[in-house]
Amino acid sequence: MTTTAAPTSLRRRAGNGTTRRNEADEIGLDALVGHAGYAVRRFQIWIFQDFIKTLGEVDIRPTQYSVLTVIGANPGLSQMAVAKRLGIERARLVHLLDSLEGRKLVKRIKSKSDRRSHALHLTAQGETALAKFKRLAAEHERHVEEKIGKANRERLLQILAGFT
Amino acid sequence: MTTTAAPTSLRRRAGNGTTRRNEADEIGLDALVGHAGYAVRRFQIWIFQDFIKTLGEVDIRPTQYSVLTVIGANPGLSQMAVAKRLGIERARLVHLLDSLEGRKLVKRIKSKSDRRSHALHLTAQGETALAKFKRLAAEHERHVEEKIGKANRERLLQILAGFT
DNA sequence: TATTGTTATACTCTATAACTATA
DNA sequence: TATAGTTATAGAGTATAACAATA
Repeated sequence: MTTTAAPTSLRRRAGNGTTRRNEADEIGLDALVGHAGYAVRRFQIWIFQDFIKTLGEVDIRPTQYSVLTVIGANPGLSQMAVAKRLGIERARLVHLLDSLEGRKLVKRIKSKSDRRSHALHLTAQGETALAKFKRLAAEHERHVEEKIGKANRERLLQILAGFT
Repeated sequence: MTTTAAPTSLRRRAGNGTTRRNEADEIGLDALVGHAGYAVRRFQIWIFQDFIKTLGEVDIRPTQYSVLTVIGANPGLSQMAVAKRLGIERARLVHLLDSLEGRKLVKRIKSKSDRRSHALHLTAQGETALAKFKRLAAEHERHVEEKIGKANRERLLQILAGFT
């Protein structure tokens, strides 16, 4: 039943419903060990923390980086198009762009052909900044390699290629 | 610079800063394609959505499942121990346990040896319920297999084994 | 002094709904 | 009527700080 739980022999029953453990006593995860979702979640947390730390000097978070990268590679996209491509709610993208526009990295240009929509572009400053962000992101990616190994990282990207 | 952007030949310039695209026109991700974090994040979202849907009939979310599983495998643990093991803030675990206790799945038993702490146990009802949750979670895991392939899922678990 | 559980606050992210101005 | 952008709200999840009881 509790196949990965610490052996009972390592526990000292306190006699009052509390199970005391010594430091060498591992806490078992049981069924969690076989779940891809649990491992993926823990890995994702590690990756984001390293990304945030590595790009901390420029104050750019993963989602902001993804927005800047997509705009940089596809200038003129509408907010809807960016939101759909990245799986971000359009309501949330509004605030993300407010922040990036306030930092003079992105500009919204009103479209004349469809006056409801905005064409998104990087500013000149945004282009320069993104180049730096990409260098730092590459550094972060090397941290991932160090953590799980170069071959494993590449295998991971292959396995998950369908989710981009 | 924008190596994965759609070729310019596929774009129709609108002449006002807007770039129109036809339906076959793919939006490039550029640097994002090489980032493990982006793929892992998208995969994790897919996995959690399937988990929440598959365990929707019993109204159990991934974090709740992980808490129940660890308590089931290690009865008598303190809240601090569970929080540390799963990487959850102890302040957040309070609310999670309030909810699970309200549903009669978990009970907090006051420790007599250390009157600050609570020993956590599943109720009889909690044991029965967890068995069902595990069957549904296994079903979810089969969905993951169908999505990325049996061999890839196992490779993934091996690569990420260190993050549990 | 330090720790356990608790309460509270703030910020991020997700999920909606509704509003406006256009189409 | 439908869509793009916006505003607002509510619920998770994360990150802190502070407090009472206890060690």
